[in-house]
Amino acid sequence: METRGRALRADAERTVRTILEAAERVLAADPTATMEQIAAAAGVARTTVHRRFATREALVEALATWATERFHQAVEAARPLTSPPLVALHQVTANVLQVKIGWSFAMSRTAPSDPEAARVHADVLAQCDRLFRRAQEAGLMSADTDLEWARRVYYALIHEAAEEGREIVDIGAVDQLAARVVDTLLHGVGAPVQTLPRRPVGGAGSSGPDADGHPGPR
Amino acid sequence: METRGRALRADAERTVRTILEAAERVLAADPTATMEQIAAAAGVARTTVHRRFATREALVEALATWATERFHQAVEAARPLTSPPLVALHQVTANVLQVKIGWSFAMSRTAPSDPEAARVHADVLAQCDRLFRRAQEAGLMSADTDLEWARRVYYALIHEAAEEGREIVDIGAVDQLAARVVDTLLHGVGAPVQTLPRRPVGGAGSSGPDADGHPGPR
DNA sequence: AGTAGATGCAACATCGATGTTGCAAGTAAT
DNA sequence: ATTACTTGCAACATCGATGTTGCATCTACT
Repeated sequence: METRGRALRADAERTVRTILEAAERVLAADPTATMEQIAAAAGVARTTVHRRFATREALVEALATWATERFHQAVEAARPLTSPPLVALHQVTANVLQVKIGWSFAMSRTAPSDPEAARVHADVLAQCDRLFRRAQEAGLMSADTDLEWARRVYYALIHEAAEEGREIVDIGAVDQLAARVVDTLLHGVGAPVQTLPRRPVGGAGSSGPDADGHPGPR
Repeated sequence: METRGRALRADAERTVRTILEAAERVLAADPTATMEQIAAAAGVARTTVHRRFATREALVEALATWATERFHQAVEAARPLTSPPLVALHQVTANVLQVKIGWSFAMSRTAPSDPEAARVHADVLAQCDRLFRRAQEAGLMSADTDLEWARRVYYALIHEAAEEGREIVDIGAVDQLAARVVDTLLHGVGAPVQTLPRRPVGGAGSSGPDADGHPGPR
């Protein structure tokens, strides 16, 4: 039931880390898991958890804050503001994936009531925006691309890739995932657009892909 | 505390629908919302909710089942097996979006312990797969596209679009969202690939986009 | 070695959510 | 109009999760 006494002893510090890691694992599997389960997973008594984190809420918040730091570092380490857009894109993606895979629960909680976390997320958002703008200037994205939508798609793809990477432990596979995310973000999963598709293959009299209009009736 | 007596009276039937709709609204906003809150939102007493749905779990399952039906209908109605791929893609997307926007919570619960719901989802998955195959044959997707990944991306994009469409009530906007999803799925948010990008714009000595290799170190 | 801190354990207190029951009053159906 | 179903209300029972306390034992730090 203490929140901030003073410096913790070495073993206590270790216990805190152990609890946080256990909490991540357990809560990722079941967000409604009980303190009891978390304590068990951490190999400590339930009372010890309460000693370190006054309330369940405090524990989750600590988890979120902890993950947010990693997240921020992951983005910063990619230097998305200075390296060439495509490189930065890949780098950021890989780094963030790494974090999201290991801290999926914590990352799923945009720490409410934590102004620091909010600041970080806003900051990252801004950096993402700037990166995309640079991507536009570099001709990677066309000038009329909706950056808001692009960002959402980007986030969604990262989330999806992280999900897929859940069961993967192999490092290096992360780079492959990142490559796929970036490629998909920029070019989708479709075939490259032929400028003049004269009679595709043959077969059912399908109406050829009409630019971008709405195809059928309702 | 009844599960299946026999035919309900007309007003009771209405009450059930009212409760389900209220549950959807409330639970979408807060998945941990209490029966009390749901009852309040439905404008009935808490005991009435319990009269119609024995347990909380039963209510959620009913919700999921209900939404699953809508979902299945939405997919079927698009005739994804017979209409030309691009048309089907748009149609399916629009229909599913419509459902996901209105039943986000229910749709987020792949009804566990409900074999029927599982069957539906598996069925939809299969149809999605077949549709993508046809898209490949039609040249919409290249032959070496990973259909598993394509499906995940597709689902993720729909999810994202539904999220964005949450605050939108306007029908017709759904078609625009669908168009954007399909376009993004196939072509991403990047600029169309120029076959020979001679010196993009100028500026920082950025290493030009190198095909698909991993850019940096690490 | 001595001390302050840390942990486990058992026991207790609280609280909110869930689920139940009985009854009076209202409403659909024949 | 009569009947059977439905609802609201109030009260009760249960249960699990959370949070607390005291004490004995153990461990890190000086």
